[in-house]
Amino acid sequence: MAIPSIKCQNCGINQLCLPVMLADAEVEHLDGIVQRTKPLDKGSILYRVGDTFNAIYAVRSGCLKSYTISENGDEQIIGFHLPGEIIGLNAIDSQQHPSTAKALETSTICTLPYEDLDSLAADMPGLRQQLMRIMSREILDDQELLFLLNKKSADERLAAFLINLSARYAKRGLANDCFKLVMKKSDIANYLGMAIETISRLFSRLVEKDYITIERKQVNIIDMNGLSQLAGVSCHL
Amino acid sequence: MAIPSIKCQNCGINQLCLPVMLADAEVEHLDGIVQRTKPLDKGSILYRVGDTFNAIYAVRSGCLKSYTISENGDEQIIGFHLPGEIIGLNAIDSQQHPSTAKALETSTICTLPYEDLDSLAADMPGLRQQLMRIMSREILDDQELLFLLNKKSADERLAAFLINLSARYAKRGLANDCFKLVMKKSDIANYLGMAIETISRLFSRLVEKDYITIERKQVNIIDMNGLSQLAGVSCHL
DNA sequence: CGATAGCTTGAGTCTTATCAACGTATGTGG
DNA sequence: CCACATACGTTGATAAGACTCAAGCTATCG
Repeated sequence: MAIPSIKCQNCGINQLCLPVMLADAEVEHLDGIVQRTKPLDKGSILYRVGDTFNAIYAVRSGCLKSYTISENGDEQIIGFHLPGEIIGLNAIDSQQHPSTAKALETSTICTLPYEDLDSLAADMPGLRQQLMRIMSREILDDQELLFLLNKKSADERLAAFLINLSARYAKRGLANDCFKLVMKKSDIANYLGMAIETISRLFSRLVEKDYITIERKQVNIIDMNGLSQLAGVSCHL
Repeated sequence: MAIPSIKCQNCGINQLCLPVMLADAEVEHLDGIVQRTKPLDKGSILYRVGDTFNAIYAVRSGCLKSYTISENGDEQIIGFHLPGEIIGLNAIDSQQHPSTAKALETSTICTLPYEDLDSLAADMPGLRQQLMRIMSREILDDQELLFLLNKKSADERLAAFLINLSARYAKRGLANDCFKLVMKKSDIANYLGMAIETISRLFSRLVEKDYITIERKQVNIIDMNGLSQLAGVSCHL
């Protein structure tokens, strides 16, 4: 079920997505290959570990998490994906999805068939370069996360996580000091490699020290400087 | 100083590198843009954090490490690079190298000027696709490392590290059970997010339990199955 | 041969995980 | 609409794994 009114040309987040470096005519071409389907309900799955790779996906609205599942059954969350972000890139090499992507809330997705995208890339230097930049960025983000997990204490990790979310919301024109955690605390714990109990205690401590307030899942950052400092200033996660 | 006798066409590791999907004539074109300079001595630096991005690099022989440096000065090793691997991909987005690459032993490097590569990619679908696969693979590798650091104990991490090295040597036609650690133990510790002392103790334990022997930097894996099991079988690091 | 960097081993400590119990949402069926 | 079931989150007590500090040992290289 296509939704004709939405096009890359008038999409609010096209400057975070693939069209960044493209001329109007080029965006038109890109738009031509995009498949838009009805929104994904909370909890439903975009692709699963082992699925054949056909396309990469752009998040248009909502939020997804992606995670792998180890042989002993426990899951490792790899990332949370906000509007404008491209997912499925880790499947290009093996042509099979190595991770599962699940909607954390109702989300709309643009499907970009990979073969079509590759053909377009041949003739559109801007698209080719933006693709490369997005992949490069993802490599860098993963490496920064690596650093976070390897070298930072539990407090610092959580602070960095919140600062990172804050920055990403800001980039999307939303408040940077006041947002809703769409993921469960247990997801945060999993992502940051900690026990749920530890996350719970750390949130309590952040509240106690007046860095943030938290009501249900609504987070307010009161002391952005303090929190950034705790996170390690230059850590963009 | 160009070394004329080495060409992509006759390079022993071209099937691990960029030429994988290319026809002979295409490899010729690729070879045309490659810059080969004299070997990098042990300890010398290929690029530094902050350097302007001009090219990506293929390791032809030797071994390099790449690492970032945090504001408080401590370094975080991101990876060790063996022949056939492409490095510098994390700089494409920002056009500045976010990490430093240093030779751990005498190493030869092929420089691939990025603009030239991009132009070639326009006309060579195979090259374009191989580039994407290599980046995709790197994303995946980083994510697997993430999992390792987040969910595995110290023993498991070290075992996984050794199994990973072993597999990579095997892929290059070298023995998978008998190799020299080119990096210092402190580098391994840094990479895996542990203290040097811990790494030292873990090596002792692996030897004691007859998984490996180690003489200077020469490692022999005696019980590959046992070590793999300890590492978590399906963990390719 | 001596200086230095790298590595090993031991003792004590700290951070974070685990276990357990309890509190708080959320949602379903009567 | 309430009561219950279930999932999610909090808090406390205890334990384990890995870090730090300290001392000594072993390569390596000029």
